[in-house]
Amino acid sequence: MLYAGFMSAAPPSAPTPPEPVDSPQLVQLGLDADEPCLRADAARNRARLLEAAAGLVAAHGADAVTMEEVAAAAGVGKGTVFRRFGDRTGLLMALLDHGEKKLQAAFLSGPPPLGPGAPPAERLRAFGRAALHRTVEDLELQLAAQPDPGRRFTVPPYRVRHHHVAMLLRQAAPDADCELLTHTLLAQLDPALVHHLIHQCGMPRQRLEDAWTDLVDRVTGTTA
Amino acid sequence: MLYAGFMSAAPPSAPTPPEPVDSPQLVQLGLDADEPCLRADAARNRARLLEAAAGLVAAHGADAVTMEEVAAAAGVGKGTVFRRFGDRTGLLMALLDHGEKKLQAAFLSGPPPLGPGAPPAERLRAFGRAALHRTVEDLELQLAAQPDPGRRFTVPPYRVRHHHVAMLLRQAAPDADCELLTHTLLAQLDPALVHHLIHQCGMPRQRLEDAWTDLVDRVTGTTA
DNA sequence: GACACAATCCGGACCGTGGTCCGCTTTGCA
DNA sequence: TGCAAAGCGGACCACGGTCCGGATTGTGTC
Repeated sequence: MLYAGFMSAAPPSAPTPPEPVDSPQLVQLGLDADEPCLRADAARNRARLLEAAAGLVAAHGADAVTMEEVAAAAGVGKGTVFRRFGDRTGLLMALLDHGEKKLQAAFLSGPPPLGPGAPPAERLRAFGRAALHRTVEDLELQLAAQPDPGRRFTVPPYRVRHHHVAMLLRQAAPDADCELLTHTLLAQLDPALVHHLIHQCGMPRQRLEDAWTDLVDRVTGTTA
Repeated sequence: MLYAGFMSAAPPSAPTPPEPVDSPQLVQLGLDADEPCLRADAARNRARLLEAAAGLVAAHGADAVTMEEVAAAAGVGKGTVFRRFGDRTGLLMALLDHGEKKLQAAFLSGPPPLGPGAPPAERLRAFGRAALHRTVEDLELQLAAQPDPGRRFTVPPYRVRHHHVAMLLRQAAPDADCELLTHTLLAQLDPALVHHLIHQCGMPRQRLEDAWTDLVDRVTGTTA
């Protein structure tokens, strides 16, 4: 089963490797195994780093954790962290990979209404609920892992979500500019917004879910 | 006439000054003159800094400009920059202040359909066009000025836009959760998204405008 | 198996930049 | 003219990110 992890195979890797294509659509989205035959020591260090990072984040909060601390806690040099994960965002995203994979599996090939089998508007509603749930469960980390504004929409997880929602939207609202409308829908699930609404405005999560449902209804013209 | 500049009176100012209230609604939104009786030297340095910053940004691009460079070009110490503008984002936002003020004036008290007098759905459509236009005209700076994810929704210009759109939406779509729906609409005008669509996906600006119009139609149930 | 060699990876010294701090100067008011 | 408040500025710090000489790994050869 193919997933879209947070990492590309090798972050600062060779400039345009041959890139063997299987399923063009999926490969283009960045869907690939996320540990492409690493050398033994590299793999070991990668694991150590993830473990150390997870521990530190759990202990002191995501944005109180320093790259140098992580390296030290893993018994590894600072350079190793950056070679493996590219940058701070990359490391944090790697920490979120598991959860994201699970969500992807659920809406790509899980049971309805999230997975295939239910009508598109229904799947859209389910997608919002699931994504929201996932976002809330480790909001803080998700916030800290946000890439700089220029790359928000280029990062694999976002592209996968976009691809999926756009597909559903094309069925549920054929006369709309689905490419664009999808960005708008996804904006309501943006970790930064969710954090703002819940932790700064004190909204209950249920209200966000209701708003999503309502938004889907309005946009597709359907009603649950 | 009252505006909501990018800066609060004094960024890292006293912890909760008395804050004299006039029009609670507006003050709460951060609407106030943006140069609150600065001392002579301070005002002079502020002006110098803005001028220097504008020059450097125009010359070398927004994100190639260093705070130290700006300070040097203004013939001023680094500390002065930060005291006056809080942080890098603050300085960049100050550079955008003029344009933002003009937009605010236009939709708060300008002629219809942007200003008061036109039906709400119409004003919404006009707002999108105007905001999009403004965003595009110095996208790069707008991108560089984006605050960190946690504050995107707390910054005065966003709050003013939100307040305005929410008000229109309450009239045009009374049965919706306007508070939330507004965030969703505004997301389509987000500089980061606009930049992505135009410069990375190569979409023409017209398409963004059309999408906004369509979105307003769907959300309010009206048609132009 | 032993060996040699190339590709890969390691790690910590190093750099640039955003942001802070505090002793000194300027300002404006009485 | 004196004096408090406001402002100034550059030394200083922390942290993200880079770089390159040296160590590890794995593979082809005998």
